[in-house]
Order: sequence, then C-alpha cells, then structure tokens
Amino acid sequence: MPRKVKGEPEGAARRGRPRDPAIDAAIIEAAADVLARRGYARMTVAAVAAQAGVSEPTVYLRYGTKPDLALAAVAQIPLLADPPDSGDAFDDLTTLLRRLGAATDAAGGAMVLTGTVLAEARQHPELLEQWRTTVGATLTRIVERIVEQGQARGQLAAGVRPDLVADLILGAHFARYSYRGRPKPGWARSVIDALRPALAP
Amino acid sequence: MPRKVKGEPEGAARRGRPRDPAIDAAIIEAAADVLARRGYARMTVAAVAAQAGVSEPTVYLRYGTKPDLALAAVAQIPLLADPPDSGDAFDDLTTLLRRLGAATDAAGGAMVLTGTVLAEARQHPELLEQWRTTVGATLTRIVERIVEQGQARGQLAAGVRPDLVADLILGAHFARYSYRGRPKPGWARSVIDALRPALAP
Amino acid sequence: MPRKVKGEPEGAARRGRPRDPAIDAAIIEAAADVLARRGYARMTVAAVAAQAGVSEPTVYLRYGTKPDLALAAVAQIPLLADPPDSGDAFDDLTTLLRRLGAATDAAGGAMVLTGTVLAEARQHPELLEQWRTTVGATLTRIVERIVEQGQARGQLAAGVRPDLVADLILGAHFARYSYRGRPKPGWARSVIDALRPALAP
Amino acid sequence: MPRKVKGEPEGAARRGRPRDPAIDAAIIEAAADVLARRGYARMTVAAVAAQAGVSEPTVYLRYGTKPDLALAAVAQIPLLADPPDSGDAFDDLTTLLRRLGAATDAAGGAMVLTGTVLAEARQHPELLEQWRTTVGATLTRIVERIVEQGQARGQLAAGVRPDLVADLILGAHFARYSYRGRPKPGWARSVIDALRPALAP
DNA sequence: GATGAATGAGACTTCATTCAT
DNA sequence: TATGAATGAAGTCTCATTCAT
Repeated sequence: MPRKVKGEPEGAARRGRPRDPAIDAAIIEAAADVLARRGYARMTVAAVAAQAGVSEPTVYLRYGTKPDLALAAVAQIPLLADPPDSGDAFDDLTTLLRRLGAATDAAGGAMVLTGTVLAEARQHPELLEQWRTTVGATLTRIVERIVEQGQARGQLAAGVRPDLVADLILGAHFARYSYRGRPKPGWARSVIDALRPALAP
Repeated sequence: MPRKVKGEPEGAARRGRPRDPAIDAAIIEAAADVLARRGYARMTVAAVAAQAGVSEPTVYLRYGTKPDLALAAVAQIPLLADPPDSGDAFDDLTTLLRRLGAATDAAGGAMVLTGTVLAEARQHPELLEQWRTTVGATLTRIVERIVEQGQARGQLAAGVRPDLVADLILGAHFARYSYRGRPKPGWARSVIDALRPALAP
Repeated sequence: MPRKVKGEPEGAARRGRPRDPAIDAAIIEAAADVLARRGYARMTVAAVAAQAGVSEPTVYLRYGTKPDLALAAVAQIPLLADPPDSGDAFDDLTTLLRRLGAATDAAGGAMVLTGTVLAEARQHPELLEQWRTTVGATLTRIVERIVEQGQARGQLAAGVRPDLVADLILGAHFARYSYRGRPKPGWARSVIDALRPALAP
Repeated sequence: MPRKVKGEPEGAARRGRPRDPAIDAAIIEAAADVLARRGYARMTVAAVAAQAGVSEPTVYLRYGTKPDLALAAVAQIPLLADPPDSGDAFDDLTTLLRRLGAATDAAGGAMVLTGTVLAEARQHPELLEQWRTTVGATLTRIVERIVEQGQARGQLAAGVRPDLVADLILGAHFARYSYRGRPKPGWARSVIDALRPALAP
C-alpha cells in the first residue's frame, strides 16, 4: 500500500483508474474539520471517511496511517486568508488580535487545533512541526510584515524587532484564552494600546 | 479528590479500614504524570493504576470516572512554587519567562498539559475550567504581583495594567514555542527588553 | 468464614458480640426485594447491603456467597398470605387467579421472580428447588384445599384431581401473561367459567 | 437482524465485500443457543462470537448492541415447526403438551428462555415483546387452530373459546414444571382428560 | 461483629487497520 | 480504484469476594 501521497508519477501515463480529485479534496477537508472539532486522539478514520462520503479504505489508499492523514490535514488549514492592511500598523495589529479571537470561537475551533498539536507533541512530533511550518510561519509572517510596513511608514520605531512583536501579539490571545477565559470586547485594543510605548518611535 | 474529605473527627475513630494515604498520593501523582506525558485522551486508568502500584478498582473507588481523575490531577499540578522576587520587576519577569521555558522542557511537559486542556475543551470543558482556576489563576496572580510591587517601588509606570502584562508575558512563551519552536537562550531577556518602554515610568 | 446461617448453637452461650436480629431481617428483606426487582443476575450484593443499610461484609458474614443469599431470599417470599375462603369454590378460584395477576403487576413483580428461577435453572438449580418447595408448594396447596373443600361441599365433582386443577389454574395466568400479555378485566372469571363443566358434579 | 435486508437488487452487483451468509447464520444460531443455555444476563457477546467462530466486532457489525443481538436471537427461535394434526383434537392437544415438555428438557431449554424474557421484563421489555409476537403468537395460534378444527369436526363444543384453551393448555406445563417439577409420563394425557368435560360437546 | 478498602476477573464497546470482492 | 467485511488490541467500568482495622 502506498504510504505517501504521490505527486504525478514522472513521465509515465498512470495505469488503471485515475484517482478522483474531488475525493482527494473531500478527504482533506473532512480530516481538517474533524481534527479541529475533536482533536487528534478523538479523530477517527471512520468519521473522516463518513464526512467525506467515502469508505475507510479509500482514505487509507491515500494516507497509509492516521498520523499521515492528520499531518496532511494540518498542512491544509486555511488561516487569515487576507491579512489586515489598513495603512495603520496599530489598527492592523488590533484587527489581527480580534481575528484570532474569532477563529477561537468558530465551530472548528482554532484552540482545539493548537491544543491538539501541543498535546500530541510527544507521540507525534511531526504534527507540531507541520503546524509550525504552516500555521505558525504564516501568522508570524503576517505580524512581521505589519511591523515592517509600519516602520517603513514611520509609525513604528526602527529598533522594534518584528519577531518579538509576533511572539507578544500572537501569544497574548493564547494566554488570555487559556488562563483567563474568552476576552471581552475592547480587550484587543487595550493590549495594543498597552504595547504602544514599546512600538511607537 | 477523595470522596469524603474530613478534618480529623475529634474523638470518634473512623470505622472500617482506613484509606491508605500513600495510595491516595500515589494515584494523584501518577495521574498528573500520565496526563502530562500522554495527554487526556491517551491517559488510561490502567496506566495510572499501574504507575501508582494499585489495581484499577482502587482508582475508581476514589474517582468515579476518568474525567474525575483527570480533573483531580489538574488541580494538583505544582507550578512555580516560589515566585521570583529579586527586588527588580524586570528581572523577575525575565526569570518567570525562563521558568516557563524550563517547565515546557521538563519530562512531564507543561505544554502537553496546556495542549490537552485546550484540545479537550469541547468534550470536557471542566478540564479547561479547572486549569484556569488553578494554574491560570496562579500564574496570572504571580505576574500581577510582580507588576504591582514594581509599581510600588517606582520601577514600573503607575498606569500599567497588571492583567494585560500577564497576558503578554505568559503568552509570549506560548506563541514562541508553538509557532516558532523552543526559544534560544537570551530570548526571555529580549522580550522583556522589548516591553520595557511600555512598562517603565 | 461461616458459610451457613446457623440456628442457635446448641446449649453453649454464644461468645462475642451477638448478631443483631434486626440486621438479619433487613438483609433478607432487602435481598428479596432486589431479587424481585432485578432478577438474580442483576442482583448485586452491594445493592442488597445498601438497601439493608449495612456493609457488604456484614452480608457475607451471614451468607457466604451470592447464591446463598438469593436462596435465603427465595425461601422468604410471602405469597398469598390468606387464601380465599368464601364458601364457594368457583369464587375462590377466581379470586386466586385475580391475585396472581395483582402479584405480577406489583412493584417487585412475581413474574420477575418466576423468570429468574427458571432462567438460572442451569447455573443455580437450588434456586428453582427452593422456589418449588416454598412458593410452589404453597400455591399448589392452596388450590388443592379449595378443590377439596369444594368437593366436601358438593360444589365440585368427586373425581376431580386437585393437583391437575392446580396445574391448570396456576398456569393459566402464566401463559396468558408471558405469551399474550397482561390479561384484561374479566379474564379470570372467564377462565373459571370455561373450566366449570370439568369441575362441577 | 442484519442492518440492511434487501431482496436481490436485480441487476446491480452489490459493491464491496459481501457479507458472509454463513457467518450471519452462525452468529444468530450461536446467540440463540447461548441465550437458551445461560439466559440474557449471562450471555456475553464474546461467548456468542467464540461459538460462532468469529471475532466480536463481526458480531457488532451486525448487531450494534447486546440487546439487539438477543432480540434477533429470540425472533429466531424455532418452536413446534410442524403442529400436530392427527385428526383428533384431544390427541393433538396431548401431543402438544408432550412436546412442550420435550422442549423444556432439551439442551437449550425452553424454560430458560421463557424465564429470561420474564426476568428481564423490567430492563429489556423489548425481549418480552418479541417473545410474545414470535413464540407466544405461534404457540397460541397452534392451540387455537387445533380447537377450531376440532369444533369443525364436531369433536369440541362450539362454545369453547380457543384463546382460553390456549391459556389453560400452555400454562399447565408451565405451572407443573416451575411449581412442582418435571411432570411424569402420562401427565399430559391426564390433563387433557381432566379438561375433556369442558371441551367436548 | 461490623466496616470501608482493595482486588482479580471479566463485560461491553470502539478503533486502526487489513481482506476480499 | 473503491467498497463493505473482518479482526486484534485496547479502554472504561462493574462485581463478587477478601483484607485490615
């Protein structure tokens, strides 16, 4: 059985019946959804197959094991499709914080996903690795870009380190949610305001 | 927690065979360890019993269900026993950040615990609730106290909101670890330095 | 441990603390109730002890095993305390049939008891044996007496065999309930009327 | 019953691996046997699977829960395949009574089954219901038909109510067995003889 | 004698995975 | 290729019974 999803096999014309691409998509989407709703340990291959409308072996044909499937699902997660870009760095950071909150509240909660990759770190380090190279890198990049643009516009001080701002901003929502509960309206703005002296020129 | 928690009933000798306090302790300790190593879903009552050196029914005698057991384990987690108190608020915050990192690296990783309560938020909201009222409240309180003492000493600006500082500081390590990987030496100091203009008078 | 409930140990004065007779009664009563409500297999010693207000070992002190306990409970069952005796044999038989129906409907249903001794016939033949020598013998005797008195009064034919009448009368309710469901009002009278030509002189 | 019962879907070949009909049969047969030997509470899915020579999940694929399995087993019970039909109603009734006795003596005792549905009446009323609609209805119908044919032949009085005869005949064996023990040879004939004045024209 | 604690042996059910069509 | 069937390995929880106070 193939253990990896293969790309197009080089030059040769594929023999036999070709795989249905609609099924490929349905499986990945279902896997991401189930993963986000139940977490890794509670995600069953049967549930993914059912939600995708296919049978279990059809899933196994593409992903040889459950971890493989979860890995592919994590790589697929769509987060912050269009980054905020209002022209004002402080506004953009505030918007970003607000969106993180919204992602947490959504049905397929972002927090469950984050939690699951952390919880499985020992059993399945690849999940956390994948999470970092996809979701983590994307989110970090977004913050860094906002900061760099703000510096270019003279809204932020030149000495501000974009990576540390990413840690602070992205982490704030994390800590707030997990340690103190869902933040109240206005919280995002308060955080950015509190940070302002550290960012402004 | 054991089903009946009594203080010492003065004169009356409790009837029947007394519950072995060593077993009580062994179970809760084993539960916390297994929970931190495997996460909630992979934590089995059999594993806890085995590690505690008792039979499964002995565990069930104390905690009627697996969630009950996990809940008790979470309440038991010893974190940051003695808060840093050097006299300098910035040093204390730096030390705190470093310790969070150490807790993450430890065998029973703090990150697995955090992850598991988030991952199980839908299935077992009590876990997250317990986490907040114990670990969350403790950590938050520690940061707030550092800030308040710093303000009393004139090291921090009076307008600084302790709760927001807690969100930023506690979250930074979170975000760093989950999005970008284990921080390098010096990271903690850099973060506090970056925050300095927002904290200093 | 004593495996049998002992009567008064001959002449010797019992040493040690005497058994509480109230506890003896409470246990037997509780056992009979639980047996009638849940059947043998679902009857747990814990449930009996709890309902009797004692601990499990207190039960085991008197009855070494669960079958012993059940056996004692069966021997205890109070059925048809005062047999009908109106002066008319047909009326008495009708009344008897009606009472059997009432016993079936009662909370601790007679049917569950009957069923349980039959269901356990292979695993615990003593139960069925006990059932026959207590409940069975009592009920049979009641019918036989009604018949004999009826014959003495000239209401029933001399050739009628009391034991067969017992089989027919006692079984009718059984068959009706288990094969066709709870009988409707008037059923008992109809059955006796149908039998009349076989009984009357 | 298997979850999907279809007639032969004319042209279409059912997709996937077909369910092995031998396994279907082996499971239901094993279930009926175990149920009749041990009663419902002692019947374990593992025992049924083992006796059928399959794994437990194979049983669960067909019957989602143990009650489902027991229900299907009860519906399956083959009783009195060919009703007696000698031309003489009294002989037929006698034969029927004798056969009931034989079924009781058989390995998978009929009495255990009867007992188990009665014993479980509170926990699993569906079992008793199923018992009535299958075994109960069949037996009742057999007696009624004998009576009706006897009336048609002029052997039985026209006024005799077939349903009450069923209650009396079917119940007689019940009462005899459970209250007085296995009947002796000749008992069946004696019962019918005793009933004769109530049946004959 | 009476109690609460402790346990060995299951019982039901689920799941990742493989087989056969 | 895609499917439904089949299974080995667990996992949670219950129960009759015995221990220790």
